[in-house]
Amino acid sequence: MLPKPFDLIPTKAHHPRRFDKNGLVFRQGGKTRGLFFVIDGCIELRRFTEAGQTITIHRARSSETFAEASLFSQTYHCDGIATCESNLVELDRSIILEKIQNDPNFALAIAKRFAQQNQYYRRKLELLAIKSAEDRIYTAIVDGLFTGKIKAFATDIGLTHEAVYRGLAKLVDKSLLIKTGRGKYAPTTTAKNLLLI
Amino acid sequence: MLPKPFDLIPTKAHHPRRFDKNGLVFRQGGKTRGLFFVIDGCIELRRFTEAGQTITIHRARSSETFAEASLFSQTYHCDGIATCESNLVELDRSIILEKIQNDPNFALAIAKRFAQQNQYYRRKLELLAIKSAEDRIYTAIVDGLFTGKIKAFATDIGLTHEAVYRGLAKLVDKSLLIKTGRGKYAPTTTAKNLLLI
DNA sequence: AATAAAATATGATTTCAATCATATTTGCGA
DNA sequence: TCGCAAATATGATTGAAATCATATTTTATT
Repeated sequence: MLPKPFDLIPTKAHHPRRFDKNGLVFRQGGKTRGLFFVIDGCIELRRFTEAGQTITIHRARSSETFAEASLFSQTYHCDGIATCESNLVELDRSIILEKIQNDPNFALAIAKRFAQQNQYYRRKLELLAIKSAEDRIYTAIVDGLFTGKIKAFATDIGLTHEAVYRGLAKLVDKSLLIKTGRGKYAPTTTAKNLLLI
Repeated sequence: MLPKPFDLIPTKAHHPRRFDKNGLVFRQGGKTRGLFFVIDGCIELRRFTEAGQTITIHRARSSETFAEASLFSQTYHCDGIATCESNLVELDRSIILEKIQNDPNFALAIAKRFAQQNQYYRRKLELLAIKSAEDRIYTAIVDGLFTGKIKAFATDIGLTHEAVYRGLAKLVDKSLLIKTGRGKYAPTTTAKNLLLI
């Protein structure tokens, strides 16, 4: 259930936590107890700046972990707030830190997880740097980011669903994509040849 | 010179590498030898998809590391290409993997680095999700991302420099920022009070 | 000190995605 | 299976950032 390597953490270090909408998971400045896995729900991490503004620095959703960096800090650097009813698993900081130091396999596995997350985020940043909706949609599809529904896909790549529907239609026009069904699109092999001209 | 914890890697595992423009650092499918630190230059990571398209999945620049995830893979999953003359340090994969397993401090430190990088990328993704140029600029400044020149800042936050100049001017108009000099801006404390109204 | 190059800044215009609107299809629960 | 909600899809309009242009100031170079 928990993603690797957190499945290796003994059950005594798992703490199920339930939060109502607007529930406070942790507070900026509060002593760090651990990182979290989202079973379901949505958590916003918000930081208060010296000048007094609130900025959202991350949104965690189902099956994601958050507050990993709190492992290496005495206090949380932001507020964690449930924006809807949420079920989390809290994972003990001290036990994870201990395992990183004393369990070589765990150390490798957690480094692997973090490194791959990094890779994913860098890829996403590169994608969002593409200004043109059409190019962004095409790159995202080619990169395998279009799996579920179009609306979710649209949000994921930072466009409105209308823009994505239109972009998809244009890409089909240009035969870079083929429509394999309602709401289903795939890159054509034609695309390959076009690029070689 | 190398960022923590790579400064702990013995010098025999550092390999200085110089690449001309368009030089191939590594090839997709090639056996992984290590990760890289960019002393100076610019490296693009490009992946070739089954359908034959090339997509850029990351751009690494001076004082950044790249290909960390290759530590946990037998082969590189993308091409690494120098887009300008570049000086790198290659860090031996096997020695890093060995240290993660046998040096608890190193294991902790590399997990810390990766976790904090993740935090930074998530923050950046959240920033780029802000559509309005004005809001994005303001949030970025409040988040401490505006340090150097405006042009670099503009690129960093995914806007043209013109849009940033205009946004800054508007934010000054609204007294959310004060212009402390040519090309210098800072959040006002007035901003705090405005938010409380 | 003179000149060139880069950064800052703002104006005019264009472009393209957001927004608003609406129709159709699909899937789901009563 | 009927009805309703959500997803897909496209049209019309708006708005905001990109683009193109140009002036000024600063910094770097000779």
